[in-house]
Amino acid sequence: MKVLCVAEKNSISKSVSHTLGGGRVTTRNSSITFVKNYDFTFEFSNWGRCDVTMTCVAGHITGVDFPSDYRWGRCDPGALYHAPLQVQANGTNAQKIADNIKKEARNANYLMIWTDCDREGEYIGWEIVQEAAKGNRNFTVDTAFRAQFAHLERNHVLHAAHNPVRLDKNAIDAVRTRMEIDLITGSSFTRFLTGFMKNAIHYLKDGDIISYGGCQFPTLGFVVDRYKRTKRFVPEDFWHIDISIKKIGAGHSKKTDLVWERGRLFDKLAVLCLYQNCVNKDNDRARVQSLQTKPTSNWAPLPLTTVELQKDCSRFFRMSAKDALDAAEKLYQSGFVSYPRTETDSFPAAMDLKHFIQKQTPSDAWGQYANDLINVPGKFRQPRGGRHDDKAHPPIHPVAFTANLSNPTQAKVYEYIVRRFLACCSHDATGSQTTLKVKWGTESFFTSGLMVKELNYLEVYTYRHWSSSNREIPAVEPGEEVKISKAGIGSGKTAPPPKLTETELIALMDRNGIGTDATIAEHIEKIIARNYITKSKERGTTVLNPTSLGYGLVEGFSQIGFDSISLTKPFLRKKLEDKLKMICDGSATKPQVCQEILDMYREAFALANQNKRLILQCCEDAERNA
DNA sequence: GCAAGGTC
Repeated sequence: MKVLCVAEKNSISKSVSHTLGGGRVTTRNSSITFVKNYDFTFEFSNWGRCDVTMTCVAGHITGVDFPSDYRWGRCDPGALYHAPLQVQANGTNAQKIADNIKKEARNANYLMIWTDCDREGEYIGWEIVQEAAKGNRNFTVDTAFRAQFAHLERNHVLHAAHNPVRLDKNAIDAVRTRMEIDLITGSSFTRFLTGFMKNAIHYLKDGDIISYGGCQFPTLGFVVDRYKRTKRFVPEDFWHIDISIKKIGAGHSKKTDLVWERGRLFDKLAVLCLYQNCVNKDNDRARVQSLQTKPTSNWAPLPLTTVELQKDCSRFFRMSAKDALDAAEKLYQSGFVSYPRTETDSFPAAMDLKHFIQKQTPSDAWGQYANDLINVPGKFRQPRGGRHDDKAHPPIHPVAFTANLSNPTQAKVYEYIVRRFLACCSHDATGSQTTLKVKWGTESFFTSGLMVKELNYLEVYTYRHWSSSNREIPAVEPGEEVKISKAGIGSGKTAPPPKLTETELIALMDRNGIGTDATIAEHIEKIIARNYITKSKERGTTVLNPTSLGYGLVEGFSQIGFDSISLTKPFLRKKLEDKLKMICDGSATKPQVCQEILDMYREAFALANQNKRLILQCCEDAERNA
């Protein structure tokens, strides 16, 4: 018997082949350099010993598109809402990959899909079945087997090979629904906007595109939203009572500044009254309410996800999300780190983490730490686990050591991935927090100091700082009277919200379900390329601002006042995502969801058509006010 | 020429 296995990418195909083939694997090249065909034998519990060929795709093979009658310029953009759709290969490479599957399927008895175990993976599995069926009519979605695996640990992979299931048709439908909705809505609005705006706005050049996308617009919306809050901000005056105390009878002991428990008030008269009350009641004496020392800790980080990697590289190294992901991708292809696109923030219990720590011991910089982690009893700690699991990839971790990365960006990202990994296998930092609370008149004041005891993970995770405060807290007893050495009323103004950073934007997109780990960086780059936002350095930090075009579009779309949806807010994408989940669990169908979502868009499209003048006006106003 | 999602 012969089995054809197909994975989503070569790295999986290679790894699974070597696990199943027990080291006896022969490699054949295909017409695409990064797609190999691996031949070996394996004893399946269902089929006995079989000849196996394992190959791969490189993500999706096909995409949906409109037939030629509906290409740009050949029809009214509104006609796209009832256009037929066709499936076609994503270019010549995809066609070669498809042909390879067709050829390898010809004399196979069984087809086993080894794509990632997520929604897109189910759909890619369906695409693979379509290609295999062209070479072998026995293969259908109902006869294809599906290996279920979440990582590449040997026993887990063997279990997956022995216990295949079927492809999940609901998940396949859900992905197809997303594809069709994104294509129709994106293309209709993009053609519409580009069509009427390109001649009406003077700074647009021939070939400029005013695009709409279900992820692009909410991303732009976040940037505009923060910009508006910053612009509109009116500072407010506030006041607070400040006091300093001294232990009585301690000679030249230092004074200790305390913070008012109420923080600050926006009513000057009220603060004056409270202050006067205190002076009248207690004059220059206050009483210690409590002095407490509690153990505290600073938590080691969770295992690393893509979004965290991008946020941290942006924060620590001022790297763009795209540069960080590109560097991680290169490191992965070079075999230094694990797969860099993952949402999973806990390691599988069976994974041998010390094996990967061991690999880092040759390093001059962190080798000693890695060595201690393995050899000093009690140093290693099984990492805490987060609540995210994409069921497809483990957290990002180093798999091999290198000290020779000539590319500085890759070197930084590699070092970060290693330090983060060693840190999450370490104990939390510990310390103690002392808090002093004092009552003066009717008001309470406090201060606290930190004493760091053990750095633990912070020794290797040099990006985070946590140190003992040099504030001195006097040795006083509860109930003890202390002297007020200074008292007064301080004032200040509230500060505007800070400009949006890329780190914050990534976090907003992640929290609101805009894009995925692999695409968040692309959406940001896309709206920069479209001239909707700019990235600029202000006082040492990189911040994001809308252009007048981006601002005008968001303003125009929000002034149109769509009934049920806002195209510049994240809720519509969230709604689509919820509906896709319903398709997956069987509580909705593809036709229902397409109809419901596309009806909303059709309505929005009609309204936008009636309000071209308004959109242009908003863009002009934005330019004038810039 | 348009989207978003995979991956190289």
